[in-house]
This record gives sequence, C-alpha cells and structure tokens, in this order.
Amino acid sequence: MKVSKEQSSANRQAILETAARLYRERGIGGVGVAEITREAGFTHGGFYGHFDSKEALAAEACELAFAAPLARLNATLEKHEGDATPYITNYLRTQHRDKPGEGCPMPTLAIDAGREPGLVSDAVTQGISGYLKAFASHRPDGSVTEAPEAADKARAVVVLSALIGGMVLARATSSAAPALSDEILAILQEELSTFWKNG
Amino acid sequence: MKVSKEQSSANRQAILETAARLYRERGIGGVGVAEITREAGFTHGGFYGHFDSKEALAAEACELAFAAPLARLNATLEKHEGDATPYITNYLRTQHRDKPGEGCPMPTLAIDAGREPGLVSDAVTQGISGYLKAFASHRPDGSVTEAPEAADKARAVVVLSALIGGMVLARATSSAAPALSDEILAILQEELSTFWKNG
DNA sequence: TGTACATCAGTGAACGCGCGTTCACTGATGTAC
DNA sequence: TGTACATCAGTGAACGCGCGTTCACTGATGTAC
Repeated sequence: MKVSKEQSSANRQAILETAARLYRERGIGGVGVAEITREAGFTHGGFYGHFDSKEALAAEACELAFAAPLARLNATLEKHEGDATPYITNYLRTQHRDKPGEGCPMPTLAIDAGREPGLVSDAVTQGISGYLKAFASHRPDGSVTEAPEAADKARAVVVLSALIGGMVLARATSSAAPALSDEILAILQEELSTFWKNG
Repeated sequence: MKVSKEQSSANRQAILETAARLYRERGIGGVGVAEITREAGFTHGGFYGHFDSKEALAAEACELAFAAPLARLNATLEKHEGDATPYITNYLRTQHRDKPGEGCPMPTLAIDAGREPGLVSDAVTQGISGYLKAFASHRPDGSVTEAPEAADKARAVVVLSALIGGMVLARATSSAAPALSDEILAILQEELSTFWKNG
C-alpha cells in the first residue's frame, strides 16, 4: 500500500537512523539490510526504493552517525571557551563504552572504512577531518583560530588518537577484564586532560 | 588420503597462520573458513579435524597474532634499555599501516573482541594486558620494574591508546586523504616519543 | 467538492550465492604379526 | 624385514541458513476532470 510523501521520507529517515545505530554496534558487515528494515518497522522489499545498495545506505548512515557527535564536540568547545577537557571526560565515560550505538562512530566505523576504498571510506574520512579541525582550531588558552599551527594540529591528533584507541581498548577488555577496562578510561580522562592543557 | 602426524600438525599450523593474517586484514567476520583453508592449501572439509569451530580457530589465531608482535616489543625495549621510542617510531610507519596482515593485531582484532564475550575476547584481553605490562614495566630512565607505579601505568595506557587509535585513523583515511593519513603518523611519531620521555 | 484513475511506497516470495558445519568416502600412514 | 590391515587426515558433495538484490503484486495516495 502506498504511503504519503512525508510518511515515506520519514520512513527513509527511520531506516537511516536504525542503520547508523546498528552499524556502530556491530560494524557494517555485521548487520544485514533485512535486520535494519525490520528494526525500523518495515519489510526489506521496499529498501531499494530508498537506497541504491547496502553500500549507499552505509555511507549515508556514516555521515549521519558523525553529524550529532561532531555538533556536540563543537558545542562543548564553544560553551567552555575552547576547553576540551569536559568533552574528553565525557567521551571516556563507561556509559559511552557500553552504548556504542549512540556514541562516537570512529571506534567502530573507522576500522570498516580502512578495509577498502569506497563511499564509506569517504564519509568516515570526512568525519575524521571534521573532528581534527574542531580540536585543532581551539587552543587551551581559549582562543580560536581558523589557521591551526603545527602545535595545534599535533595536540588534536594526539588527543583524538588516544580517545579512539582508548575506547577500542576499553571495549575489547570490558567483558574479560572489567577492572582493567575501567582503569584505562580513568587514566585517560586524567592524562588527556592534562595533555590538552599543558601540551 | 592420510598424512603423517608431523605433516598434519604442520598443516594445522599453516591454517592457523593464514587465519592470523587474514583476520588482521579483514576482521574475523570478514573471512570464511573455506577461504582460510583454501589459502593454506587445503579443502575446507578437513578443517573440523583440526579445530572445533570457527570461533576456536579465531581465538587461537588471535593468540598467535599477538605472540610475535609482543615478543618484538619486549625485545626492542630490552635492546634499547627501556627506551620505547624506537618501537613507537617503527609502529607508526606507513608500511605497518599498509600491511595490517603482518602487523599489530590490536587495531583490527580489538574491535572484534569488543563486540561480544567469548574466546576471542579473552585472547585479545590477554594480549592487551601483555602490551600494557611491557610498556609499564620499562621507565624512560632505562630502569625496569616488576611493580609499575601509577605514573608507569599511565604512560603505558596513553602510549598504547594513541598508537592504536592513530593506526586506526591512518588506515581509515589512507585511501580518501593519503596526505592526512601520512601526517597523522608523522605527528604521532614525534609527539608520542616526546611524551614517553617527558611524561 | 466529488468521482475515476494513474502512481508508486511498501509487501512478501523468490533468485543465486557464500556461509559454518557434517559426512561418506579415499588412500597413505603406521601398527600388529 | 615383509606383509596385512586398522587408522584417520584430507576430499568434495551436501545440509540449512542468511545474505544482498529483484520483482509481481497490493492498495492508499494524489491528480485530472
């Protein structure tokens, strides 16, 4: 049965949001088109009316998955006058570790992006650039720059790498060594905040 | 046709090594039992004479994938009297980025380990602990300790997180933004070496 | 505003394919005599 | 040392299943009059 144009584009959006969540939880290869459409409330037959292929969906879902977290980073930096430590502390919470579907897409999707070139790789690279730009354009002293210098870029790369790597390690160890997992997060909260302020 | 015991256990080892390589390249979910056995020179029918299941192979392959890199880390630390900077610089080479199958298992397998509890998760957690212990027991001044203090653990966690996260980022961006990918590695080589020495 | 009909969003069965796993079979290995 | 035979490592066909994708169909939407 047909459905109104508004309803149809809302349905498309529902599929996209479901995909963005499931892909972050289990990776792009780990979730099928049928499961995504079912979870969004539909059958899989109508999927190709909305998207050209699974890869096209994955690319759009990656963009969507980056949008909110990146906006949140910029908002947090704005609010705290360039101080990234609240963002760092928040990123490294156990709640973020335990709910990958609603968090930062990088610790899961960046690995998928690295496997082969394509739309997903492009979208993720775009997202990573956005994150780096956001960090690099804010200095610990609160000033904002449009043209980050080497030291600004360096600070951004170190902090972002450690956030992502730390989250990957915390998630990998959370079931077999929960105390270690918590410790990794706690140490990084402290160390990266210090690093952000003192270089 | 039957085969001698020595040959059979060599065949088992060949399957294991092939798996350790392919899993690092494309993730555990991205490679099938048939492809692994074929690449190792056999048909897939004999697989279950060597391993109970794909998961059992994956767990053993993870252990194997950690063994050589971890031994190399300890050897390098030994050789350079606790100075981790040669290891850091070597880890962050473009060659390592471009050949995941022969390198550190963490940037690929730690994500698989984080998805669900099980044998793989246990093996990877073991490997991560080994890496952290190796880093933490060596101090920048060249001394070695069996009981790392908070500062030693902190240094280990930051360096390992940034190594892994940096490699994930470098691999994700290498096809869509190769210059950025190279820059990430170069920055981290410099910054993490400095961090190791100066805290 | 009301009616007749073309459009097309979503359904559900079907496609070929590769997955992990099983199994009857083969024939070289290795043991018993 | 030589022969007869049980063992069992590896083969290749087959299993049920879920994958991405296609398609004839349905029936509400939205347009033409």
